[in-house]
Amino acid sequence: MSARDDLDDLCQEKPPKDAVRTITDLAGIAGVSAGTVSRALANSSLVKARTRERIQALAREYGFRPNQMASNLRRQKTGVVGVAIPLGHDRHQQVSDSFFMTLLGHLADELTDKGFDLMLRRVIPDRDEDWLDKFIGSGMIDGLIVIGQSDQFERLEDVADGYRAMVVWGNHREGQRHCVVGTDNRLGGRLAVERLIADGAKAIAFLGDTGPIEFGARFAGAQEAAQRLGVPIKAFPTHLSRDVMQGEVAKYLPTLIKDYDGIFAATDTIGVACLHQLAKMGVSLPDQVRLVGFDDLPIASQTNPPLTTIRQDIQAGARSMVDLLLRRIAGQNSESVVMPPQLIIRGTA
Amino acid sequence: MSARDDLDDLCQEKPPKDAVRTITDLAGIAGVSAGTVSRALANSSLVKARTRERIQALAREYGFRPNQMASNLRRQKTGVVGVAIPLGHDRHQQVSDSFFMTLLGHLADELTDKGFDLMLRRVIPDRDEDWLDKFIGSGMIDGLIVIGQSDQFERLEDVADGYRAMVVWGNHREGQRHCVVGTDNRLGGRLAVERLIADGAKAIAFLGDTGPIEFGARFAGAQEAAQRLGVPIKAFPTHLSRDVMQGEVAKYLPTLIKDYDGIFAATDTIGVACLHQLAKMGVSLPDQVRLVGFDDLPIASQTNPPLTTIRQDIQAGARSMVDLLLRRIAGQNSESVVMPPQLIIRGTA
DNA sequence: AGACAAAATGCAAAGGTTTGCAATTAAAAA
DNA sequence: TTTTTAATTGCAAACCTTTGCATTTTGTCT
Repeated sequence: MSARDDLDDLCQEKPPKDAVRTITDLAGIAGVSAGTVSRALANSSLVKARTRERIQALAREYGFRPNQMASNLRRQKTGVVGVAIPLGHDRHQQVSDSFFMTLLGHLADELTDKGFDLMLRRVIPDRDEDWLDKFIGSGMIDGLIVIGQSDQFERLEDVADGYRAMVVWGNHREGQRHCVVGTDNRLGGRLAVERLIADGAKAIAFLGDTGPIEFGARFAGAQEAAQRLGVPIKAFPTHLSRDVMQGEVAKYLPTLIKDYDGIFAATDTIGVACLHQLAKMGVSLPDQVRLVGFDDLPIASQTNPPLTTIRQDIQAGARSMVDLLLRRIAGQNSESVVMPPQLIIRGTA
Repeated sequence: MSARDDLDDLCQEKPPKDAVRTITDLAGIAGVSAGTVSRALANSSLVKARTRERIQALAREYGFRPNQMASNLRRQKTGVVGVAIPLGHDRHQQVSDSFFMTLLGHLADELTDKGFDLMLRRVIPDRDEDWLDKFIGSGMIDGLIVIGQSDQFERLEDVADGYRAMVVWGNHREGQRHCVVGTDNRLGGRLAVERLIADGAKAIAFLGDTGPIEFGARFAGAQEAAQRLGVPIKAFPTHLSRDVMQGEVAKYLPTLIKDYDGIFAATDTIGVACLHQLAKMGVSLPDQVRLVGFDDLPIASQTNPPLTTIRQDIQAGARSMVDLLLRRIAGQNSESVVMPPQLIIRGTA
């Protein structure tokens, strides 16, 4: 190659604007091979520091970024974690908006920290039996977080053996096969009822849907404590969709308070709805009726009177889920995590 | 090929379990070419109905699903829409949790309906200048929805010409280049203040951060109306992070109510915080002080008294955003949509 | 039965990156 | 300078589907 050619080369290196779409294009401009560019952009120590910087500078200059899909295909990874939120029957949420939002926020932060992206999917199991396999088999995610077991315990169990990279927020049951992170709901239920009774309740109403496993466990714990202490307890099915819930609460409470003087709300959102309804009815708390919620959502401390509740440490939960999941993605195993609930005494019991 | 071979073939077709990972594997089993399998699984009418069904049945039997990443690479599409939520300085949210959650839910539903997945990213512009280019250039998304302009108006404008498949939730400014869907915040602000004044307010306090464009416009509209009607108005910077907000409200109100008898809260969440603080202070609404919020979040109708507010139709907004985005992904152009706000009179003004 | 059109299938070339291995260059040792 | 070793770089295969075009099969009409 003559000096003239060299010169030509130098001159011809006019940036053809954004015509540099592939790693090979950039390699041409930089005068190296595609492999070297790939390594340089990955900051591999295999390529000499000076060339590396030169290539990275060129990439910046041309606004070049390697095609993710090709990269994904080659590496057989996506750097994406799926987050599925199963909405039960009729789209009545299984986890309350607030709770979900808080958890999702923490999950997003944790995942971002670890360099993962988050793909969100709302699924309606009743309408699409195959949701889990579809999501997993989509090939778009390296791992899956499921928020809330809803009524999908069996399906989750079925899949757990074949697909390791899955962590579920929910309730832990002895000997279950899918990895779960959550609060000891049963214990939480017990704490709630013990508090209600300690505060003078003689008969307890549980407001919540006992179908979803988490809520079922809360009720089970509540029953256990009530029975042990010789206090009657009864469940009043209450859904989480705000409109529905309000109607149900408005329907139950007027007659309910004649027979029950202690209310255990399966969720703070339900608890708040009760609070409003009771205020409307002119019932005073905690004298006439005692009320305990569950979750310790931010709103619990803002009501008037502030809501006594059972606290779940959502941030710690999110962190655990991500840790466990990443470990599983890396091929290691990981056990479930059950976090202790905590009774937060405020103004309603 | 002899009859014996045929027989052998038939017998050898023992499912090697899940050893069928590629379309070619399945093609081998089905005795057709890879191309045919690809078309069959895509339900292409190019392949005979009978073979199509046979292949689909085999796919089900072996639990085979074509590799998405390869598919994406080949088709140069992902079927994924990015949703970015810019968190302003210090992670104080720019859009309130509730609002965001509602919008996100509707977006997820709409996108799912149209066959798209949703990739969620929280970004902190102050910490990462390059967030927009990164997300767009990631090659993982076909289009981008940005929730809230935050203080990123210029960056959005810069990018809008080069990247068409982007729709932003926020405020519309005359002649802007990026496609936006949102409420006429200025008009909303005007309506709020007009109502406050009509209800007897003599001096108006705006509680909210005027930095984010949407809020700035609300304040601008409020100012305009106040000025026109000869009523003084002043802004009190209030953030959206719940803890911070509560502190600020608690700090402002005691002195504030000496000089102001009308409060325009930039957000229902702020409005609710005011409501609680006022209740705590024993101030009665709407006699001593009038209060108008913004958004008409579900909680607005649940407070006591229920909150008078300016309604944004979030579901319609979500639908518009998705429609516009899909049109843009398809290469067509689409104009911004500005929705009219609606005054909802309840108990606080 | 033959000619022709239509339907169904096969072939092979992208699509863009990563990475093991081989080849080259630079540095160190002799 | 010549060898030997280490540091860089290049080559080409592999990742798996999709799709335009060519080829074969099937069906229809004289």
